[in-house]
Amino acid sequence: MRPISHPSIEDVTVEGILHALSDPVRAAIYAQLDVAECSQNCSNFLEVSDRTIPKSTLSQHFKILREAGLIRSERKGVEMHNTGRCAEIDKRFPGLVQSILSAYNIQRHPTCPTTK
Amino acid sequence: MRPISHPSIEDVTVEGILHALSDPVRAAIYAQLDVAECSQNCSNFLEVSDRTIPKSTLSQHFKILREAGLIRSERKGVEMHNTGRCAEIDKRFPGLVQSILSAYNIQRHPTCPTTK
DNA sequence: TTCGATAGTTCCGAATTTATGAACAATGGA
DNA sequence: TCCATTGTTCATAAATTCGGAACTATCGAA
Repeated sequence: MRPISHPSIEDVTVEGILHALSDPVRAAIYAQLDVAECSQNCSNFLEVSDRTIPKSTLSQHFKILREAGLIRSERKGVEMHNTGRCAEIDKRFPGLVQSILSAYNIQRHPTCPTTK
Repeated sequence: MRPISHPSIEDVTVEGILHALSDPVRAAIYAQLDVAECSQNCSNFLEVSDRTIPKSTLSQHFKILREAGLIRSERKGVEMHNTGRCAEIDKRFPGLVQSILSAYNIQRHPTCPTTK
């Protein structure tokens, strides 16, 4: 099983972010991560917006979010802990993710550093 | 040949816009349309960012931009005239397209109604 | 240790989407 | 009527996505 890796922030691209968030399931996952105060494991998302997502599919979704640079995943024991790379991304592309979440009608958590 | 149609503004979705603009060629096309003062025909885009795009592919790209609600295409004689649906989109999803273009490092034309 | 349970990943075949050359359609001008 | 120009549609190959089944990693209990 290959080790998890994350792109460095300068390798994050606009097209990668847009592609990752153009899927409603991934957008919902990202939103919930970004909205939440603390990291969450993948299994929290087996049910997303009234749909049951098979775990292999879920794993792919997390991979795409990770490779787009939107989230960071760390193994903690048997689980993965996922967190949004909120501040980094906002520094690289100011306002981008914020406006996407607003368009999706999602409120970030007040503690998120880029929440206005 | 089926007639061209455009989604009404309330049928435009965030995922559609993100998907359409997550392709760098389409983003470049849309940007140039949005940046330009006046409408442009498709053949202006056979060369985009140093790549030659086959015209069947180009036609598909325009179709996707059109169906996402980002542009409007009208036949004028033998050509199509394409314009950005700039103001409408910005009213529906304030700031969204603007922040995407900024992230891509593109300046809109000063006459574009949503340019700040 | 060894076993089992839990959480995710990987593999692979089916389904969907995308790319592009070739044929076609629509329009205007000679 | 014929031809040139612009763009669409069709057909097929290539790439991507979905999801079940098998696999891996880790922890805790016996």
